[in-house]
Amino acid sequence: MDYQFAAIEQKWQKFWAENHTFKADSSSTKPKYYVLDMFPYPSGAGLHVGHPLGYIASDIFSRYKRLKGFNVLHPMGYDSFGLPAEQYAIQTGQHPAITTEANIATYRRQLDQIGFSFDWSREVRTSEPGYYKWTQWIFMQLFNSWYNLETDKAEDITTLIEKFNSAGSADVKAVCDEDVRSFLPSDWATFTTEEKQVELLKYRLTYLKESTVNWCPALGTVLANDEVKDGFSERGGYPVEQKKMMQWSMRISAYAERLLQGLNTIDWPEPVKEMQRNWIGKSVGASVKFAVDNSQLAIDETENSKLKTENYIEVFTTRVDTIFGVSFIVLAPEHELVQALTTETQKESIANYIAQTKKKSELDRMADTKTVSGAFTGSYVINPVNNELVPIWIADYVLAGYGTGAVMGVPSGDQRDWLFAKHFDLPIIQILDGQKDIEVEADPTKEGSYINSDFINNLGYKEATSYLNHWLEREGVGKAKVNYRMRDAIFGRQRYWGEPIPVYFKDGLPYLIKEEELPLLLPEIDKYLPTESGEPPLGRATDWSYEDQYEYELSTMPGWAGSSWYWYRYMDAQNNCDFAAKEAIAYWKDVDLYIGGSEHATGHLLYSRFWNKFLKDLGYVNEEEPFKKLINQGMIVGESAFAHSIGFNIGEDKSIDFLTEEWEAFERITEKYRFISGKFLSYDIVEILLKQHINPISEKEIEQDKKRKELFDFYTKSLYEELKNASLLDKVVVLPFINSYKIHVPIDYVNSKNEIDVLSLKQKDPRFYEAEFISENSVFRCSREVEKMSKSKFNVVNPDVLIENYGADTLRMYEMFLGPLEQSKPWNTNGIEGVFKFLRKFWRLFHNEEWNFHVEDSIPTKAELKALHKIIKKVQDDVERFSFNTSVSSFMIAVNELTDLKCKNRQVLEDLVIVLSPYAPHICEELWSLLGNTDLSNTSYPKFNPAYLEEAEFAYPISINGKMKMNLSLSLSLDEAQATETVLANEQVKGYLEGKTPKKIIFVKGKIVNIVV
RNA sequence: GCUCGGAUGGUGGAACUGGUAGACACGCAGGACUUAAAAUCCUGUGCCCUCAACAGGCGUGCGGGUUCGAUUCCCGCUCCGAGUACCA
Repeated sequence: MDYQFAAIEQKWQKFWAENHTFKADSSSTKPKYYVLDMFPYPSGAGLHVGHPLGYIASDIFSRYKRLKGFNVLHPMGYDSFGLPAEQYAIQTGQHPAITTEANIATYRRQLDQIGFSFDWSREVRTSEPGYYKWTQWIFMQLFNSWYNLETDKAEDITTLIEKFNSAGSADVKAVCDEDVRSFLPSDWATFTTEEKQVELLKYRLTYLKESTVNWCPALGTVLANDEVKDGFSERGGYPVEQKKMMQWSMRISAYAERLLQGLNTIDWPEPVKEMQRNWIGKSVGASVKFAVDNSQLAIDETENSKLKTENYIEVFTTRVDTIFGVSFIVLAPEHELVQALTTETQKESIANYIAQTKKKSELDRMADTKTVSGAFTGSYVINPVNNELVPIWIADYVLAGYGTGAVMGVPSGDQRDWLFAKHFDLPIIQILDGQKDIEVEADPTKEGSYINSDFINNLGYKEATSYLNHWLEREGVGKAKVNYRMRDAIFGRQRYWGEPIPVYFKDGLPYLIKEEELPLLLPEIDKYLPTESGEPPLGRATDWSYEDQYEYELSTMPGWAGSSWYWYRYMDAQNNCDFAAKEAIAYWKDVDLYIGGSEHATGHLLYSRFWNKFLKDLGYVNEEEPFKKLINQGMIVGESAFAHSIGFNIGEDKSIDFLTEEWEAFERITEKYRFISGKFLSYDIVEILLKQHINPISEKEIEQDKKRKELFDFYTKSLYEELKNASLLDKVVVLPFINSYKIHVPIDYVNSKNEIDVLSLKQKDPRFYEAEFISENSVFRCSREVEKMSKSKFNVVNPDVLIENYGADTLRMYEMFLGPLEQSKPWNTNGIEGVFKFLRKFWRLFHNEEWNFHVEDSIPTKAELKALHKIIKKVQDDVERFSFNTSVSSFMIAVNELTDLKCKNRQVLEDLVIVLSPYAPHICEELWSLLGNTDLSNTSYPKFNPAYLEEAEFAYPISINGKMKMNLSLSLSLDEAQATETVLANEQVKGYLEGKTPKKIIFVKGKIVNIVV
């Protein structure tokens, strides 16, 4: 029988499901291998051809590892909490759980028909109570933990309480809020329960913090940063304002250093690691306190309590060695001391400046990095190293959120400071003899020795830095300090479709519910909108309170909560007593291979590492890093198609006055022809119209311009007629440019030659019912552009159609054949025929002319064994380095070779089936069973024997001066002297040498002969 | 601006440690089979010169360098993509 892919694929998918072929065993003696895909959010649109790319790669890898004797865990699940389902619920009133369920069903159907070897018995869904119970449980562990800097790990909060009991706050070295209190053990004993809770909250790894959110009053909701564009909501365009709210935060900053160091131990793509490094943003430097000079300042006794107790400005610098070059201090306009530091005379200019910066949107502030702006407060600090007075300025180039929100200005060494100093005429002090041209720009060099720097004069960079750090610390005015850019992560969302936070409030303080009360179920509500008073949707739930009296936390967890630990749940997905059993975690340990998109580089992948480290600190898991190896699959982008329409511009002759009716006619015609709607031009015409040569030189260009002129005249004919009828012809000029407009055309109506099936399009797409399509010959062309696949761009390719036409095995191989896994590429089906033909050819190897199954039990020939072992080696090399596209080509070569050899040998073909089976599992299972075998998935990968590839001779390329001229077959047993002798004796070689004597002969055994003359 | 990728025929791509550039596939052209079409099979296919063959020249974004030999290594640039953004 011919290759009946549909029947074969259904048969084996059913077989795998019924026999639980891919169920992973958590107590095997085989070595484990954990292959994980980033689980999808089940969107309503279903899978498009881009989604399975990574899944196919990981599936090939899993199946290959299984053949290589590993116990493979390869699970799949759904990240099923999320915004789109909630948005849909708001629009339709449909409960998100119902749409989510339906979407998951579609995903599952689509995934199943591609033939993945997932162990579905371990499926997880983050929105299932049985799953989010454990997400809530982890939240509780975080709430009950603090970060001890002495042990450098998280500990149970009870160890902190013990320290408070025995020694007060003095001994505690913790990552905590800035406003923690200092107290003695005796004080702690007198604290009320509430006071104790308030204090402990400042240490907990998840805690309440006042944060600003994007509040949109019109939508009555909080928006994420990417839902806000230029101060307006992306949806609807309503104004968005900054609102302060108490929000749950995660003290991820406690793990900054470990998250940074851990990157050196994992095999991840360098760009992802680099992004995480930047995100963490470690800088090593010093913090320095500059005492405020009070003599200039009339301190208001009532207002400036902070300035009274801490009479200094603290700055962070990475170049403490330049401290003698400080000629000003700059505070962020939002700095808390700005008001107190402003002298009477400067009040107005400071107020103006702050008002001005507030007006500037975030975007302006980022884009506008060239203009220097700032204002002088009128007061001064004293530089601790030389007691000189230094003016205090404010400027918006200093960010309130980084470091201390204050910098020391060293114009000779920092270009931004230099620009600031030049602009406001502040001194530029040279501090290193190595600095050059500091009148032209700053020179940040560290070379040379210090000058103008008192006690560090003549020292070099390293000595000076270390000396100053010690000096500052001894004087009590500063110390060496490491600063991180990474901020604590906000953990609350004012949304419905997420995990409820297992917290209730008593007297305004948060308390955890009891562990045995988990899961805290998501309550039913009438509408998925905020309450009238602006509370999150959970505020609508009725009869929803803790012990019938305490209000629950109303925000839910963010999207990343459920995905920050899911790989552990797969290890033991059905467990009701633990998030996963200790034994399962001990066996599976960590993820050996993780495949997913690079868009999760700093979100999911950073939070997951954080939670993993935390769980390890508490002893629940064993590995410091969760994902040993990471691969980013490239995006498959779509090729959008566009139909073009055009328009013309008319210019008026300014010297002539129009009559009123002429004006009206002019405006009417202008409007009509500016964009000719409903008329589309084939792209080949548009192309000619758009290309005009300013200075046509070549004959070709002149010819093109002539053609363009003809077309232009033709299409402006009716325009001229209308102008003539309105007697406007002499008073206006038709500009020789055309306006080009384009509109997305669904790619289903476009063939590979970019021709649009106009008839079908006009019938099926309402946007084109009335449209007119103009082309020179009966073909209408569109233009193409590569864009992200999305419904709105009409460029989505659904795998269902391809599977129907070619089968899953072809789809799997074709997606791999497209190119390297990590590269992003546009989707087109141009080559899919070739892959399908290959599978048919492969099928035919096992069949005779009449399509009857036929193999022979003969002794394989040398050539057959060579072809086989070449592919055995190639595939194992390729798969181990994730180069899946190259093995597809090699399979084609192997099948071509064996076809040419008329190979019908059972032994050879059997091994070939095993080697191909990770790529095209259905056809291989079928042939495997036709060969009389069972259990292909648990057989072994054939052993490579290099002996079959050994050759006695090699056709050496002979090059002269590095240029390849000819091939010469030589025995591989020849040594250099023998080989060169034979080569030089060859008549053809002599011909190339033209009697010249070779200067030198390069001979590389098995590679090349190069003759230098 | 900074960081990280990338650039090879008409197209997707191959060449793994510096050793025959363009494997494999698509497309295209020609041919066989067929009343015809589809399907299938065969042949050719980087560009240029040449009627053609032989031979030759040019060719991996551009300009240089190292080397017997460079798509591969080094220096300088152009363009495209991604990330990031005044980080003190």
